[in-house]
Amino acid sequence: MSVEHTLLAVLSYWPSTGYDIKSEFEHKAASLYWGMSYGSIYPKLRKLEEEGFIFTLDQEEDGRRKKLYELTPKGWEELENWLLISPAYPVVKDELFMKMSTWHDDLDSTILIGHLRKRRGETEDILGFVKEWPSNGISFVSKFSALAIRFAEIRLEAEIKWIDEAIHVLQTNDLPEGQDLNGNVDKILTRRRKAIKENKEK
Amino acid sequence: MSVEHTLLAVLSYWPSTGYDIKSEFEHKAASLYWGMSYGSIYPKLRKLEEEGFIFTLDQEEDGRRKKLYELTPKGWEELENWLLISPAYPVVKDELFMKMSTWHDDLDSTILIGHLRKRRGETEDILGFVKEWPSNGISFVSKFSALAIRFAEIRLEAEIKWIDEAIHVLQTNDLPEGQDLNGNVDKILTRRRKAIKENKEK
DNA sequence: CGAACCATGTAACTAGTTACATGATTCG
DNA sequence: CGAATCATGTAACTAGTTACATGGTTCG
Repeated sequence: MSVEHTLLAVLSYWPSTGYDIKSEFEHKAASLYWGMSYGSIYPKLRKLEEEGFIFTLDQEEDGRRKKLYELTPKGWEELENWLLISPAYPVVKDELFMKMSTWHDDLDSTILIGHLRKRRGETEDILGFVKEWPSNGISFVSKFSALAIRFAEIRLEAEIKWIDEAIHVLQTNDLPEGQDLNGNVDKILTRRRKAIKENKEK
Repeated sequence: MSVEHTLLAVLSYWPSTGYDIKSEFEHKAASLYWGMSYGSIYPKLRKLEEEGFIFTLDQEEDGRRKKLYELTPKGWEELENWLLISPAYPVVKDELFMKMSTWHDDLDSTILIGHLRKRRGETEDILGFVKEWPSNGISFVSKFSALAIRFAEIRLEAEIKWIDEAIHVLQTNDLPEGQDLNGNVDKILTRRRKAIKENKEK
């Protein structure tokens, strides 16, 4: 897996401690990178050191011991070989998508609208951060990063546009037509109602 | 985790076997749902049955034994309680984003363009499938599903638009400005070149 | 009649999280 | 002076994949 490569990538920006890496991911995890816990960062850093991809620059700064990790020549090489191979297709795990697909007319659609509104807020927050990012006066953003961030921006904006559209069609009950060749919508409602009735009788 | 809930969700459409569930996810995994292997489906189904959320309808069809699973009243209840709680913010793991953010001028940008082109092709394929989906003459698509699928469509279209833009700016070397307050771009290239030089001398 | 598909399942492994332990420093 | 932050680390657990074993059926 490429968690190791992600660590090498972060270390390529500048030598960092395990703690730094975690913080770096904390705010960037915003729909772009993925998070990592200490429980996987520290053991992985040690493993990468044992294998000769990184080495430690022990530091005693204000009495605070810290282990800065830096890439070895072998580490640079490994990182760049990874950069050259074609990236895997992204994995998206979106519960909202799953829940919406499973929704039916016996459920209160205002709940679903609530989910959408909450998502809109979260997405808006991240979008705000992403828009500031390349000119926030603190972060390092290379021109390539800036291009990648632009992608995040476009994606988030598209999401907000869709959410607004979705809330609107749910409120006006103007949902798109689906495809129901076997009368599944009815079958589902029947199966559900029967199961619930059984439950009540019990 | 909500893998269990995802299984309940799929079973709510119609009673299915473990094999059916896997196939269902195979083609829908297209950037919308997430995949699952037999190694996690079968043990999970058994667990759900033990806990009383689903039950088996044993079938002997053409000498082929199969175990159809169906939701119990408790299963319907559990599913719907899950539908009502606010969905977690989606997790996206996109290596392309990571690789682009780590790119620098000592690497051949035509490789990165290659990555983008490949991604464009894959996304285009999925988009083709997604567009057909609600009217392909086979799939069951409720009106709520149709709305969710519309989201996938918008997202994929936005991605393609961005890829074209990105390829263009890379080819014309017209990348957006970043933010480099500490001369990091230079520092990175210096660290890298030094490491590579060390390696050659060895 | 063999390849592809339908169908179920497990053992060994890989990956990762959660929660805790520890201890120093900084800041309101 | 206590809370927040900096900093490292581990043990127990949860989740999930890969690869294999098994055996029947359908279709070219």
